[in-house]
Amino acid sequence: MQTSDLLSVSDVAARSGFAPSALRFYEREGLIHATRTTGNQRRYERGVLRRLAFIRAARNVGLTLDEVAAALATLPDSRTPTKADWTRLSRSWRSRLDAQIAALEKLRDGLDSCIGCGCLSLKRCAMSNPGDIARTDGPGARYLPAPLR
Amino acid sequence: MQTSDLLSVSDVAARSGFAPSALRFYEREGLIHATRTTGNQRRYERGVLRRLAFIRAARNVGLTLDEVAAALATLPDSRTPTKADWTRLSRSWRSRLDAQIAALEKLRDGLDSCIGCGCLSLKRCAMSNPGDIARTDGPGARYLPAPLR
DNA sequence: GTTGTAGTTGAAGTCAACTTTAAGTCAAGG
DNA sequence: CCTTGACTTAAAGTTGACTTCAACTACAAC
Repeated sequence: MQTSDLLSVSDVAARSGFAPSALRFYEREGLIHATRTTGNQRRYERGVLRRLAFIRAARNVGLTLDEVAAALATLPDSRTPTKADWTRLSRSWRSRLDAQIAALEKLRDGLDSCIGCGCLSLKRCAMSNPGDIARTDGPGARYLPAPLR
Repeated sequence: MQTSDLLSVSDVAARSGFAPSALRFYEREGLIHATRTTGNQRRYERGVLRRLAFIRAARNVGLTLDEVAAALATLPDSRTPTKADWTRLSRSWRSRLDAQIAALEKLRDGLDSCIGCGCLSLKRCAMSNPGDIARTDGPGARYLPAPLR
């Protein structure tokens, strides 16, 4: 396991819940960092666990890895990030969630007014054409993620 | 445009909002059907528009194309589907939306209790580890779709 | 009859976020 | 020293829902 205070890949995988392949991927993408042993194996500082917690939370809220990377890039590299640093990064998530909830409620309410009619008109039906929701993206836009279907 | 009462690909594309390539894709997948002219061009009956409206609505609610195909397969092929047929198909969508909304509210409430602390503990933080929400899928699960970020 | 737009096909490409594979190297216990 | 399990890499594969491409054909207008 743990020789000094540095963590191996499997340590971090076990503690963070991310697969080792994901950790390597995140490193390639510049989201996390690792030093190496003389034999070229990765060793992580404990701070990486908080970084990974941030990544997981951000992904849960719907950020892409690019966005996560951009957020992490605003952390100071001269000192260890403080709680205030992490709080600053996550402060904008609430409005994101509120917007998402509102969009889904709108869709649900559209369904309520639609389910009895069977209309499914492409022009009028709120389910087929939820106006301000649907037009935010091109064809085939999905408004629900696979895990919650 | 429209020679008889049959619709060309571009007609259907314009009226449904789906790209011609999507229409061809849906036909390959068995979700819609088209007859052919003597010159092998597709001609659609008007009923395809309602089918496409259903597809779009189902996608908005989060169904995969496989699920949509399964739903459409329960429609009678001997007669034109009635409003009741369509209503039956879409009746289960509400609980799906309710579940999704509840999950997001839970995530938001977790954020509310978390944003002031900056903890981001992998074990305790509700944002990193939203229990019954997150464990519904493997690594990297996303709970928000790209269009609404 | 010519032109130009619309349509045809199969195959390959796209995107995100990883995972898997293959072929090999390192570390620790016995 | 030897074995075994953990680790390394680059490259390719996965998934879903399409889009794009290349090369070709059809149809309507003039």
